[in-house]
Amino acid sequence: MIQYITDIEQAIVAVKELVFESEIGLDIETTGLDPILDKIRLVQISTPLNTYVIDMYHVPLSVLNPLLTGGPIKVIHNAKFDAGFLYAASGGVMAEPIFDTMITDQVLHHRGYARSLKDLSKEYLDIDLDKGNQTSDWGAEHLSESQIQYAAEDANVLLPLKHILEEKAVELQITAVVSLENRLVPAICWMERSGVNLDSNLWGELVKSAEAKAVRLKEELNLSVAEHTSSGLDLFGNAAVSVNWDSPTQVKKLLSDLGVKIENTRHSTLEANRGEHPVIALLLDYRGAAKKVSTYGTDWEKHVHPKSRRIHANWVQIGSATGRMSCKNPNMQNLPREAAYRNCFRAASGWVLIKADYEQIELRLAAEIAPDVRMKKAFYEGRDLHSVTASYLLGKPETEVVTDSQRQMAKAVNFGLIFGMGAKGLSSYAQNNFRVKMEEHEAAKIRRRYFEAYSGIKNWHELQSRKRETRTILGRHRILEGERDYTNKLNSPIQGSAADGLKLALIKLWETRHLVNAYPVLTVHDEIVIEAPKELAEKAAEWLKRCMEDGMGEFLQEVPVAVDITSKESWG
DNA sequence: AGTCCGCGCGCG
DNA sequence: AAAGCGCGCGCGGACT
Repeated sequence: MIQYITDIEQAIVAVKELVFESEIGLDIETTGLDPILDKIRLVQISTPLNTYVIDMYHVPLSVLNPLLTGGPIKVIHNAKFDAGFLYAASGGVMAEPIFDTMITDQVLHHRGYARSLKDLSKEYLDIDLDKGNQTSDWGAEHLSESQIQYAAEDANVLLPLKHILEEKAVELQITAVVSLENRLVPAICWMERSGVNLDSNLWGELVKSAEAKAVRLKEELNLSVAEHTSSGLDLFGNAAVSVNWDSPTQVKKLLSDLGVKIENTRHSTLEANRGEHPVIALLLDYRGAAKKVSTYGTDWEKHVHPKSRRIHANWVQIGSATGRMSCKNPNMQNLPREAAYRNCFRAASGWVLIKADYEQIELRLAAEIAPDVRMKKAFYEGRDLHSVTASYLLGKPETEVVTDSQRQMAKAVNFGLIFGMGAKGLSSYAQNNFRVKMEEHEAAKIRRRYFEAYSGIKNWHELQSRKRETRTILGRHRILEGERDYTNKLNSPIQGSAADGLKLALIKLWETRHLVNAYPVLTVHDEIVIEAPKELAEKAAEWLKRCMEDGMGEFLQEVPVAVDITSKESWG
């Protein structure tokens, strides 16, 4: 039975009954997608027998408080949206606990994308939801019969869906991951609502200098080409070159005309041919500046919210097939590492940003998961794994000091070989990422020595290659059946376990937030940044460190978790 | 005008 | 025997 509630007395009666339910379906309709600017029009709540459609233009949100925090489990599809709206509109009341049908389905099918409520209803319940009213005018004074009907139908499928998803989770032995992801939703709402402050003046300076640099380098490129071709200079003394330097197709063609035939124009290829023509070095410089201008240019600032004046990025809780999060509009996870860029992200005045990251977390996880006794030993003795690896590869005693370049070489080896890189790949990887020259036969030799030193890793590779499904330590799965998926079979459980640990850290922050007046503002795979009042900086740093150690610590038992932490007014 | 894809590159 | 992995975004170019 559908009950359309348009006054406060009816709402209070409904809430009094609903608090005794163990779980309720919950959905909202809003006038738009922005929780800061837009309004909640309807809150639909379903039980096995009834559906309440509450008109929030006539009922104050606080009436629902007894239902939101504590009380029944809120079953929601894409709960970040609904809980985020309720959180913003109520000034800090979080819907909790949550069972998110979208996130749960994603854990089950383990791909990096989410599915709609319509798709789930069709597949699991054989119900065709009519989404015709989804984008109708929810701000209208009088809602139509079909709008109310639509709103109710959406809420009605949630409880049946939950039960089916839960059964499947048990069958797949994946309930721990489902529980982790559902507990995480409030923390993500919290972080997204917090946002982060951008110093637009500093950013503007960076944009200006990148733009000037790009213009200058483009001129130099054109001049350089003019010198080396018959095109020469035009009547005005300008280079008569009409190549678009942002077009790989045109650049490749031009270089070919200049006698440099290359497969592609990516950085490593150009770098390898740097000596072939003076234009190549200029092009590499231009590419650097052009990237700054295009991806980190003036458009980027448009993400500052007009009302909060902060950046509220869109955090995608399961953003990859391994279980990592992703981030968009804007992507806070691929900002240049240069201090100049990261310093643009500043705490509010009187506050600080505290940045903490896990040290070599994937290697630590690999050591434990494989397991590899020698690698584990290096970690629990607190030694530097890259130096240890260098010693083994060079046949030196562990106590002897290795040079910096030897350590660089070993770093490339550790990162590459653990995840199944071949000799050819290792040699170019070392060159491109660590500026270490390594011939292919040399790489092959290093590879052999590496697996002699770390036989646990070698055995683990063989074990993984025979699997058709990988699991993180918590149990997050990914189906990888092909021979071609070899390297994914190595990477997924490691990358995924690191993601699980970081997610648990975020959960712990949320669930112990009463300890410190602070909140997370961003996270980058092995790093969490929080904002805290300056006078609480030390306390907040300890809190963050503890949550991160405890979170990852549930998965890393035999190898210590190391968290590096710094506190400044900016992120840099 | 809008849509889609490959390339290239920023980050972990 | 051989095989690094995971994202989002801006651009050019081809297509409708």
